[in-house]
Amino acid sequence: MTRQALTMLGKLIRIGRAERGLTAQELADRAGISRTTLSSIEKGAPGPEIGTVFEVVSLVGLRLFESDERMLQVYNFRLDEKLTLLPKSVRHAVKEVDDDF
Amino acid sequence: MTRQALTMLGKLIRIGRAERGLTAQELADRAGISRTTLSSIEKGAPGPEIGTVFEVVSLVGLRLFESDERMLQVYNFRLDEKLTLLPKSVRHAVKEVDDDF
DNA sequence: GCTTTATGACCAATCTAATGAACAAAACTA
DNA sequence: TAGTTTTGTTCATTAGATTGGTCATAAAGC
Repeated sequence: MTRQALTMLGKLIRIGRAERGLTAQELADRAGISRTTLSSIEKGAPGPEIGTVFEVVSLVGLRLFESDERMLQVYNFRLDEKLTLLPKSVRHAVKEVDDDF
Repeated sequence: MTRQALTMLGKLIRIGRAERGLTAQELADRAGISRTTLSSIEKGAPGPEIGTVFEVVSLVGLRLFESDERMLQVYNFRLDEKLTLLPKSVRHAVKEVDDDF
């Protein structure tokens, strides 16, 4: 499933790049990476750094979270609220949890 | 914006992990990575490999594309169709494109 | 309160990705 | 078709992440 998401993301990037009329070299330059790395990303390789992938995603206009920049800030804030309400560390009872599956 | 998406994803993972009652060590073990790396991921660092991040995302039950596994396959197929319709390479006219911004 | 456990941070050694160059093949244009 | 550009791929080197260990702090449970 991870693999599938990755290849899908790669295809989305490839399509987005084509729609914007960018060559691989051009997009790589704008993202500050090599064409080789961009090729890996579009291929859906698991290796590339998530930061560079997200940068490329942003450059081709993809929205991973289906929300725009402003929404990200707001949502981020709400996540912080949720985080403060949560216990700071996960603690196990004496008996092990058995939610393995 | 890339940075923001990364920190947000990290928080989502952290929350998801807490909701599932997993310690950092446990989640790291399941993902096959070290606790140090998981820490980086939850911190929203750009360095970690996208493959491992997606694996963690999947382990805590997050849905990046707001779709389940079956939807991924279908969507993937439709992306392939779109890809075949697209020109195989982006070609520039003699004159440079001037969509720089 | 005390004890135990989880987390955050840092480190050197190791492992792996990123790079840039080069080449071949494919694809677009004239 | 000929010629040019884009892309796919490989490879050695460079750069940077991952690891496993340890310590200190903090938080949860008793």
